[in-house]
Amino acid sequence: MSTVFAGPFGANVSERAQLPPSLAISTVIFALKPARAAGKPTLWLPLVRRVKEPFKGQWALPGGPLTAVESLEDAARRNLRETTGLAPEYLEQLYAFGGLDRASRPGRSAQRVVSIVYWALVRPTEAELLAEETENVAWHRADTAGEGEGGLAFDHREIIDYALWRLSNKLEYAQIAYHFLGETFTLAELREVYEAVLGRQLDPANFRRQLKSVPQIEATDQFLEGGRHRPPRLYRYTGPARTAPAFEPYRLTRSTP
Amino acid sequence: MSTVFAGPFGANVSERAQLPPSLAISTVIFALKPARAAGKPTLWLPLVRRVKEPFKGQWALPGGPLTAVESLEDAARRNLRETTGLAPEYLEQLYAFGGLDRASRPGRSAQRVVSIVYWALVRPTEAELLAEETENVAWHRADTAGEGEGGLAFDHREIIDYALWRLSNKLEYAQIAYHFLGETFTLAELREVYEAVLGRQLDPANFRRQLKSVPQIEATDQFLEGGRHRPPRLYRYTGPARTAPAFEPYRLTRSTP
DNA sequence: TGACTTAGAGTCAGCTTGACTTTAACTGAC
DNA sequence: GTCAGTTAAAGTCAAGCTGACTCTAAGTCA
Repeated sequence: MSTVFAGPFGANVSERAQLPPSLAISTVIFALKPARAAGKPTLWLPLVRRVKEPFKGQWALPGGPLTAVESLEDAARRNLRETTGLAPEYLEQLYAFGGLDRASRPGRSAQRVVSIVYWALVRPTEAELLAEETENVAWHRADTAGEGEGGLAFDHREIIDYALWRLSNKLEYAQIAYHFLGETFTLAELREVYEAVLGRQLDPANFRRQLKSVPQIEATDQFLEGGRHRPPRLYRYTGPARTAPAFEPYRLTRSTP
Repeated sequence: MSTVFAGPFGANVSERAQLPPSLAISTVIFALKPARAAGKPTLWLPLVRRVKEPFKGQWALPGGPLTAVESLEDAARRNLRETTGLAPEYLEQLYAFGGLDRASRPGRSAQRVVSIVYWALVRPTEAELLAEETENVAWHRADTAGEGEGGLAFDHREIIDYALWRLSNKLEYAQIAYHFLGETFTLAELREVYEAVLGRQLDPANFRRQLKSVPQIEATDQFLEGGRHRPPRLYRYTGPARTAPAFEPYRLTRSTP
């Protein structure tokens, strides 16, 4: 490689502030995990422990720099694989965070980092791949991660809060709740996803009625047996996987009567 | 400045592909402009002509590189001021585009550029500041810009289409349509904004009924006179300006009955 | 066999929506 | 000054959706 670019770590501290911002990719990975005691499932996400300064020892979102030869989404996927072993089916861009001092501990300065954050929803089967939590990779509750541990690294607590807010916006969760579940699921399981995301109870009968009007939800002829009650029917989601900026081509069409 | 960083233009072509991606900010600026003949207003946006390769001579979104000392939104504002003279009140992040070859003409290669795109809605009074169109800055219809001119530079046509789609998503336009209008407006003017964004006619009576249930829309005691008909009442939007990731702090609150 | 539990269908009142009608208030032509 | 024309703004009505609730079906467990 040529010598014209020495990279951020060839510069000393006072020079770093003058360097162009570097680009990183991070990912918020949500999974629905059953509560330990007889409670409702809640949202969890995997975090990795920082092994370098700044914020060494604190928990952070999985992420890393963007290399020159991959698209943003590819970078997010590669990084997820490397840091957590996960390969989520649903992955979408969330937001680009670029505040001036988000890479620095308070009072110090470091090179400017702009993070493009993706979010993913994973199924229980995918989440099990990360079952072997290590000392440096572990699941945390999405709503309380970092509490009592001196907080998360960088501005990652705020990023998670923003992701939770986006998730609970109806337009979003209505189209993607299925990605938390396996290939087939009962309506009660789907309702629990909604309840965990929205943070409130839903009427089972009304929930059923509304979902019956959604053509992408297809009844199978299978039933889930083994419960101590009437076996519920299994359903399947047949809509598109919807990753990335999936928008219908838009043309202004005026209906002039 | 130190010599350790020579910048992308110190490298030759074959080396550029190996450089870390550079960061740029672009902005899609929508304004509602009255149609020439007796038609409905339509969406327009200002474009600037490329004076350098690649895509020299073609129209592009206003934009430029991100400097080290400004936040993403500040960079968008500064760049808008410099290229178009506009200072929009409403400015929000749209999406980060980072495909591998979006900075290259087909068949050639150039340095990788990641663009963080903002969008703005401007009022007619703001838009007039750009009334003096020059040879290199001009308003274009949002839905047809680039047609018959060999297309827009880069992937900017796709970016505009994505912005139009986002704009027409109900959750968004319902909260921001007022930013197209002046401080006070009639319900008919507001309805025309909705009609231009949605591309279809709305029933005036039903539109009025729905907006009366929105507390942020406040009736003034003024009326717009001068028309050849009954003078309509003027209204005012009293809600928040809503820029940047404005989300209500989110906590999972479980209602356990 | 019968109590218990959850699935899943059905009922009903209240609210919202789209289509439409009616009345109010102004201008401009005659 | 009157009337036709135009748009504002309110009202009407049927259809559809929503939330709260009841009722029946179909399994398990003691």
